[in-house]
Amino acid sequence: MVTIADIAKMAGVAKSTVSRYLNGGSVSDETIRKIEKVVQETGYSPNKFAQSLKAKKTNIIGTIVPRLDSYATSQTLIGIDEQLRDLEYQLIISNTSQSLEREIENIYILAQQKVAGIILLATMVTKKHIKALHEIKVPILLVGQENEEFHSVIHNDYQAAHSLGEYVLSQRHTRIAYLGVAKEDIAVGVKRREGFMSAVADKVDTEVKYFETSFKSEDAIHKTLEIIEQYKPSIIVCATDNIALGALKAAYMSGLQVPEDLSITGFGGYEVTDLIHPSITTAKFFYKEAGNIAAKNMVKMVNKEEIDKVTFSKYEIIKRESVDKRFN
Amino acid sequence: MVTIADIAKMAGVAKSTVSRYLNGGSVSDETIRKIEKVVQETGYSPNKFAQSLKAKKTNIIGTIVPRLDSYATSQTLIGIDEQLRDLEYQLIISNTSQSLEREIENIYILAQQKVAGIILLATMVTKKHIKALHEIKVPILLVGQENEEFHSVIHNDYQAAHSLGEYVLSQRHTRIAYLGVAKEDIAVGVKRREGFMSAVADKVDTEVKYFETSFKSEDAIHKTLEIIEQYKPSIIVCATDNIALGALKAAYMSGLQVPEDLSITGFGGYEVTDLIHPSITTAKFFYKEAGNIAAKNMVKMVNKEEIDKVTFSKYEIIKRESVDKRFN
DNA sequence: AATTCATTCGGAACCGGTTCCATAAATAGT
DNA sequence: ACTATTTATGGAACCGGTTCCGAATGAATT
Repeated sequence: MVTIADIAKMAGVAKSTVSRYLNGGSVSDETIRKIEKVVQETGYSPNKFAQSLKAKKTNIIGTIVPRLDSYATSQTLIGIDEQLRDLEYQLIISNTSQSLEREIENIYILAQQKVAGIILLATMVTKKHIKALHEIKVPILLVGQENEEFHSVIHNDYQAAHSLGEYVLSQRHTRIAYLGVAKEDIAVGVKRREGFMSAVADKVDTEVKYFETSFKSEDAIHKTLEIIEQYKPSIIVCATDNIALGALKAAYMSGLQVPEDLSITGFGGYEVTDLIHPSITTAKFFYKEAGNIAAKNMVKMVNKEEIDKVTFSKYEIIKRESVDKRFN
Repeated sequence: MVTIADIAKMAGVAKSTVSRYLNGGSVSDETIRKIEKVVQETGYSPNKFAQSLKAKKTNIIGTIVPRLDSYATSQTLIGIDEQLRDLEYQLIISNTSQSLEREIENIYILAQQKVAGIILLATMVTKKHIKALHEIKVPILLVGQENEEFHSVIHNDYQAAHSLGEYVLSQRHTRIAYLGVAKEDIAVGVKRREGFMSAVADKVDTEVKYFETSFKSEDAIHKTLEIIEQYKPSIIVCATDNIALGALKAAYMSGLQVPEDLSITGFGGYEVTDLIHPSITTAKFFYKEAGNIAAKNMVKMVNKEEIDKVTFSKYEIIKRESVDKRFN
């Protein structure tokens, strides 16, 4: 590999002069020409390690994701990647396969690699997280979950769920099942539920019952079969599109027509919800845009600019075939 | 940040001794104790850049992917990640958003970052690729596409398609539409088609017609509508599950029942194909396992061990609801 | 002509590790 | 007891950059 010293020798100048040429110091036109020529010929490119060693930092942003095989994750990553590229930063992705332990571990690993900042697609923020994130002296940005100690970009789960609740009411559903997930996940488990409940609770002639499942469609199928059997709702509001997909499958398995016999809604706006039949009504989140924002904010933080503690990304209620209007 | 020199001073020994302690040279029990203590107290961890600068290499494997939002990509990445972690290598993912240009660009960027090896989830291998991959002196492994110049892990597209063809015949379909993609993609566009054709062509009383679309479900919907209108097949064999999803949607839009009026098959084994109704018959590829293999092979290459030029990953024909047996 | 100032450049130190080499001390061999 | 080996350690060089400092040159100012 050709080094700066080689270039210097070949051009008949000192290392420092070459470095100045590369980084824009004062160099005479003639020397510029000489060095330029040699650089061209050799295809020289500086050693990143030597640079980082001296500079004590990199232009790499680390992003920690709980899983790779999720629509939300992919879209967010695409958004981050897109934007970081524009800002001339490099993205490195670190997958934790849903292990909180590994999440902590990866925080330290990234810090050790001297990334300029860390974006964490969080599912929950534990005390260990807080400790780790404070210990390393690296800018942190949470995506998807809010925490008072850190900056974050979050989806407006509460508002979206509230809007969805209003829509469900407008379709005259009066026997509602809400199929959510555990409260450890504040955004999905708590905010969505609360937002939805804030819209539908205490309405006259309206009954809402809460059920709980996991993020797996498989579990959602079984739970939905139970719900249909025991509660016979006119609509099932699911906390994610994957759960909605499971609910839809369960409806078929029970011989129910969607939406005639049972309406179903989801959260997320996964592409597939529009591709299947019936297409699913859902609260769409703009994950890619959220990724864009996250990347921009992160770079601002790296450059020590001020940013809002919390930035909300947009959402939209997409009305499709899986919800019917009732006239009873 | 605490450096090896700090540790040395605090322990009252030389830098070289600390380095030897860390990397296993000969150090007396007493000095070990002294250094150990200081390392514990300070929480020292070596500077990666300084190490890499000296070693002129890293333990990072770069993986270039055409897109993040695909089942095949995610699963493969999960497989690679899983395995590399076990082998104590670090994975960095580089997304090209389906731009071939960026693919080339990223090859150079990764090389510049001195990754130990590059895994390329290829869609097509152009001359520019070959040039770039030869220029950088880094071990290369292709996944998903075969090329005589490089090592690769590929899905057995031809065989899988052949098996699927046999299955389709066994269900007595005699008017078959094959909906493929352009031949630039050797694996998906050519191998699958050839494999399928090898099973069904020249059968008496069997007609097969080839149609072409893109990887987008949206395009598949339109193409399928045409096919239904013009060709009226009893089955549409789609080159990917996404295309099959589009075909399914088009069937509904045309008022056809699947599988009663029209059967549909896909390729891939995406999770969602089992989750929807009707579930889709598909040639499932084991992407995660392929990722595992790729990671293992890559590490072997890095260590200059011999590996097979081409490794095939497994497949399985999964028979589900979307294909009906004909009795006419 | 003498002084000042800006421009250009080389030399050396530094970033934080690893490794080679020489030396000293400890152990073994006869 | 004396030489031959090991083992333990420190010093220095090196990896490939950046940056500080001071010297040389030449133009501008008086």
